[in-house]
Amino acid sequence: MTSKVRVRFAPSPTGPLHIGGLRTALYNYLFAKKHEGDFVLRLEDTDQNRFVAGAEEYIIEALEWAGIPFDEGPGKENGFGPYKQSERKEIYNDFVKKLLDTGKAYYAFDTAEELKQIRKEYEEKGETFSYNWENRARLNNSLSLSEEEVKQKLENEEKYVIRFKPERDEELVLEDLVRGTIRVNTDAIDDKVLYKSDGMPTYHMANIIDDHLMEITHVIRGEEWLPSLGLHVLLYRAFGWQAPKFAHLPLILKPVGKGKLSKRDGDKLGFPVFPIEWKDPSTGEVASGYRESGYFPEAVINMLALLGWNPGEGSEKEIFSLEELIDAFDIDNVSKAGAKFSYDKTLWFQHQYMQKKDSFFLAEKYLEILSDKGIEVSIAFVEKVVKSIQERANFIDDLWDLSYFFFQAPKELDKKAVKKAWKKDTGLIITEIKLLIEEVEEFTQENLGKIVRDRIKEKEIGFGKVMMPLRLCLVGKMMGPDVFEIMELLGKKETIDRMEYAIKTLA
RNA sequence: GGUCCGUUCGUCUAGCGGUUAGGACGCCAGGUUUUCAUCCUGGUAGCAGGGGUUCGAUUCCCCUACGGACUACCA
Repeated sequence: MTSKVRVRFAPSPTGPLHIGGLRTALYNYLFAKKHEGDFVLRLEDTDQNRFVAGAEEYIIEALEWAGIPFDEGPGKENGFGPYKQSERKEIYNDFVKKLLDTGKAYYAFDTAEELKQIRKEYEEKGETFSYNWENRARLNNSLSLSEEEVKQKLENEEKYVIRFKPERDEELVLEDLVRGTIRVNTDAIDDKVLYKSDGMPTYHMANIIDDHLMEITHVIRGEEWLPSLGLHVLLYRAFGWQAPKFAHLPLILKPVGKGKLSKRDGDKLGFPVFPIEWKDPSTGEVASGYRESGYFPEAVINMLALLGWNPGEGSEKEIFSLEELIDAFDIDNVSKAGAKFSYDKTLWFQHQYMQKKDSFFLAEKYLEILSDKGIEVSIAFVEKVVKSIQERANFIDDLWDLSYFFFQAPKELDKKAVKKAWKKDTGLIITEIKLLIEEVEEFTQENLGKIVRDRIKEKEIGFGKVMMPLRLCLVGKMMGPDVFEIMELLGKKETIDRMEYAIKTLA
């Protein structure tokens, strides 16, 4: 009996989607999949003035990168299309007429300039103008004008908008899946424009009609829409339709300071706020994206999922695959308060996912980077290198910085390291160790370690006096994995060469 | 200003009348690594304030404070 769950993500293609939008999409996706429903993408492009080239493609690409593609939407028709509101213009006409006929909406001829002037006057008096039950009789509309006058104006093809006329002084009891019961008086709802003078519906209008026609069962959207919930419910009622269930998600706030995270915060604060890079078509400005910064989509999704939601039941699990998220997702566990975005935590998630990556997979990626640098090595060797340093990496791009010395001998020996590790007698000590190493048959980490350690103990030299210089010879500075592991991977000849080079240079 | 929403460590959060208020990130300390990083262990730190209700409030109600959203012929 219960109808199939259908949710929609309905962004306005006026620019790139930021991570707040991506999270809204994610929660919709999780909810849909959890209930074996459909995830619909609808583009709300009713404002022709705000068209931004490439924004539509960006949104689709971002969802795909994030691994949460829509089931239905532009290019994936399923009988409910078209999915771009600009292509649905005709559909809305009939519905507005219906509202007009039943007296639930009316024509208003006030120009934008006139209203702007009135607002200004009110503001000067310290008041706020609202086009509503209090004022509409005094304004220029089909409620204040005579039938004749209205007819005349329409015949003269005067510009007009169509406004909604909310019911008077009624206490609306609204239900929100995350916030519970919300009460608003209809008198607080103003006469919102439903139809603009350019013949396009406004968001409020198109949204309700499309959600109904597309059989959307749950509207999961950002908290910024909460104030219009009353209006929307009234609209459903005016049409005689059953309203879907609503869930208003908390906002994502700036990591520092006040207010919601904005598109400009990212590069100002040194981290991306967009899933994928965005190049502004008019200014040419480039805003960085998580994808280009080397983040794994799973990490970003995991981070976003936990920003405003938790698995509940006292669970302390933090790492979730998409499947696990679907399984655990429950709209009841979405938090009410806005959440400040944390870049540190995002990095931590990325690190966790980096550790989970298969070393062969990473080796393949790393091989490409090496190849670009003109370094030709076997995948087997690269995999060994990756295994030795993977745990310290956050990104694939970190691999080189952490392991370049496996592929090229140090060009110069770090001054500070030399000062710390290379004393007067070090040359002699290292020469002795070199001689010892040259005799090693099985050149393995284990063997080398045992032999060198035994010698150190035997001669009572002190570990620091051997280990640090050895590292300096092999790496060029004080970093990297275990010295003997490096030796094994480098092989006997390269190890000896590097030792001789250092001895010669620092003599 | 008006309407609506919110408020547990610095941050993300668990808690749904009785808990030593739990976890994670960050930070600090110790350990491992005789290197750097990772990692491990430990520590630091919180119920915004005031009234009720109750035998008992972080938890329920009210007020205040603070924060947020909205207040367009933008979504």
